[in-house]
Amino acid sequence: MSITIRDVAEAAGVSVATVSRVANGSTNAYPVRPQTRARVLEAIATLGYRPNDNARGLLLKRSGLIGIVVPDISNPYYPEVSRGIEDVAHANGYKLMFCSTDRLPERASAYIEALLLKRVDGLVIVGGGDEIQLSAATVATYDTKVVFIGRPSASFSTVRIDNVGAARDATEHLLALGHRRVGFISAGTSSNTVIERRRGYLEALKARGLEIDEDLIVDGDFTEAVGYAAARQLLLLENPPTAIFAANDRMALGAMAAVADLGLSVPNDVALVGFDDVPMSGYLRPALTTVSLAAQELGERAMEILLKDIEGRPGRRRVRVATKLVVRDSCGASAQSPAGRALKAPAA
Amino acid sequence: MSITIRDVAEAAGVSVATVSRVANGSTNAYPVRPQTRARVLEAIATLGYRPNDNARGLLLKRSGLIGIVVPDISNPYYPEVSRGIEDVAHANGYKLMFCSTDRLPERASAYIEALLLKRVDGLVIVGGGDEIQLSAATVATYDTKVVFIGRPSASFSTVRIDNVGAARDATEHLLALGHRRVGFISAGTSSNTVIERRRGYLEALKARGLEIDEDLIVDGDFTEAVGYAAARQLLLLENPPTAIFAANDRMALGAMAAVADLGLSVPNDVALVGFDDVPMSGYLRPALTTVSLAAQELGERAMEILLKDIEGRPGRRRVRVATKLVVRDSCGASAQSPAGRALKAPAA
DNA sequence: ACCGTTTCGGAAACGGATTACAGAAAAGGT
DNA sequence: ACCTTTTCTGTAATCCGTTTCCGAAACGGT
Repeated sequence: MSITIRDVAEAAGVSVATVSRVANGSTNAYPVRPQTRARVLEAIATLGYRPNDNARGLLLKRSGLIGIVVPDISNPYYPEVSRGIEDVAHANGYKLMFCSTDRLPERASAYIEALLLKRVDGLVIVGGGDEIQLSAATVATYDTKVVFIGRPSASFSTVRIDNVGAARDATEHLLALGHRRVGFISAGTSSNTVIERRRGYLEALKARGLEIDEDLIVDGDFTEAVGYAAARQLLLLENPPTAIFAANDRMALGAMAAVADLGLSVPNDVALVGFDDVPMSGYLRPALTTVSLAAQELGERAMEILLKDIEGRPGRRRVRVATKLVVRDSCGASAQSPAGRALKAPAA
Repeated sequence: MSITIRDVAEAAGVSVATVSRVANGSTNAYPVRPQTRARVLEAIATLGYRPNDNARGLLLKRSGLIGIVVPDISNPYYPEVSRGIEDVAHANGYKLMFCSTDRLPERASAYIEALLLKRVDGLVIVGGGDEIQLSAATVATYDTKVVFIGRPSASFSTVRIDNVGAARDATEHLLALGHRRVGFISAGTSSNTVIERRRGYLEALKARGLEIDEDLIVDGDFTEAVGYAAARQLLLLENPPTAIFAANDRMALGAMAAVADLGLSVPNDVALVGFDDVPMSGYLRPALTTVSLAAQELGERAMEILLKDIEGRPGRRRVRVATKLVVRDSCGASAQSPAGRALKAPAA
C-alpha cells in the first residue's frame, strides 16, 4: 500500500541501509557517494516516500511528540499557554499532541493514557483542576518527562505564578481606592488556581483588618454566563459590594454585562478587576483592570524544562513567572492616573 | 527499560500471544481460560504494562489519531470547531493531534508533514487561509482521509458555511435599518473566508444600487488591535460610515473600543455587526450583533465525514452548515425589537 | 481405556526503519 | 601490478505487539 524504504531502495538500486542514511543526515562514519545520494533522493521524490514514524519510534524509543493537557480550550488563557509551549517545541523539532479535557475526569485520564501509549517524549499538564488526580506514584510509572503548569507538586517540575500574591495585590488595589465591600467571584473548590486566588483575596481583607462577609463570595465556573449570574447576585444584595474581583477575565466580562444590565456603571458604581489579561480585556470599554500573567511565558518555561529533562539533565525544577496588575479603567483608578489606561492606542 | 508484553508473559507464566488476547478483547476463536486471564490481568496491573502504540500502529496500520490543523488557536472560533471534532472523535475512540499554524506557511507544511509521518487516520484542515497550499495531486499522496472546514475544494470533502450569503444578510440588515454608508473591516486577501464575506458585503450594496466607496473597505487581520486601528481609520474619514461590518468578532470588539475612544457610541453613532458569534460577543455591552455559525457543529460534521471515510465508505461529501444573524444591540435594531437582545438573562 | 472434539496456549512471522558489522570497491603507495 | 588503506554499501538483527497456524491438553462418549 504505502511506500516503504524497501520500495525506494529497489527503485534506486541500492540497499535499505543506504536509503536510510540518505534520508537522515548520513552518519559521518558511513558516507554516501554524491551520485548514489542523488539517485536515492530522486527515488524518494518520485515515489513520494514518507518514512513511517511508528517504525522509527519503535526502534529509536522516541516519538518527537510532546503531549499537552489543558482543562478547557475555550478559555483563551490556555491557547496562549499552548502557544508558548508550541513555539519552543517547534523550534526544537518536537510536535504537540494537544488535548482538552473540558474538566471531565474520564476524559482527562483517557487522554493522559492515550498520550502515554503514544510514547510522548514529554507531558505538560496545564491547570490545577481536580479532574486530574495524579499521585507521585502514578506519575512515576509514566516513563516520560512531566511538567506541571499551575499545579503544585512536591515531586515534579512546576511552572507557576504566585496566585495568592497576585490576588492579594489586586484586592489591595481596590481597597487602596477606598472600597470596603469587595465581592469575589470564585469558581468552586475544584481548582487549585482559584483556591489560591481566593486565599489572596481573603489575605488582603485580613491585612486591612476587614471582616469577611461570606455573602460577598459567590461561586462561578470560569465562564461568562456564570460570571454574569454571580455578579447579579452580588449586586442585588441588600448591602451590595462597591467593587468586584473576578477570578478570571471571562467571568469579569460577564460581571461587566450584569452591571450594565442593572443600569449601573463600571467603574463609577462598581469597580471591577479580573485575572488573566486575555487579549480582549484591553479592548473592553471600560478597559478591564486585570492581572497579567504572561501565559505564553509559562508555556515556554515549561517546555524548556522538558527539553532539559529529555536531554538527560533531569531534576525537579520549579519556576515562578511574574505577574503584574495591569491597571486600566474598570477599577476606577485611571481617573487619578490616566496613564493607567494601557490601550489608548491600538498598540497592545 | 519499559515493560513489554514479553515481561508480562513471563510474569504470568504464559506466552505473549495469551497476553495479547487478554489485553485486547480476546478473539472469540481463541478463548482464554478465566483463571489464566486473571493471572495475566494481575501481571499487567502489577507491572504497569502499557502496550506500545508504535508497535501496534506499525502492525495494524492505524494510529487512532486524527490530525487537525487550525490557523490560529487564539481566535476563539477555532477552539470551538476543535471541540466539535474532539467530541465526535473521542466518542469513537480517536484521539486528536492538534496544530496551530499561526498562519505561517512553513509551520503549516511542517505540521501537516509531521501528521502524515505519524500516520494519522484522518486529517481535518480548518480555515481557508493561503498559508496552506494543497493541490489535489499533493493531497492524493497523503494516504489518509482528508476533510476541509471552510475551504473550497473540487476534489475533497468539505464542511462549509455560506459566507457570501451570511455577509450579504448581515450587510442588508444594516441597510434595512437605513444606513447608507456601511464600512467593512476586511482581513487581507489571503483567506478565502474573508474574500467571501467581502463579496457578500459588496453584493448587498449592489443589490440596493449603492455604489462602492473603496474608502469604506479597510484591511484588518482578524485581531482586536487591527480592528481598532481599522475602525479608527474609518471613523476619521471626512465622510465616515454610520455602520461598520467587521469580518470577525475580535475585530468588531476592537472597533467597538475605537468608537468609544472617539467619544462616539454604539449603536447610536455607529452601528456595528461582527461575524462568528464567539462566546464573549453576547456579553459585550452593547451586546454584539453578529453572524452565528455553529462552529462546534462544523467540527462535528467534519469528524463524521472522516469516520465514514475511515470505515470504508469513501466519497467526496459536501456539507453546508447553516448560519444565523443574531441581532443584539450593537446594530441599533433592538430599539425596534427589544427581543433582539439575546442575552438579557445569563442563559446563553 | 480409547478416540474424537473442543478448548487453550505457544512458536513464529510480520510490519518498517535503523545501525553494527562485515565485506566490496575504490583510492593511494611503491 | 600488487598490497594496504579508505570509502562506501549491503546483510541481518532489532524494536514490540498481533495474529495465524499448530500442537497439546481437556473433555465427553462409548
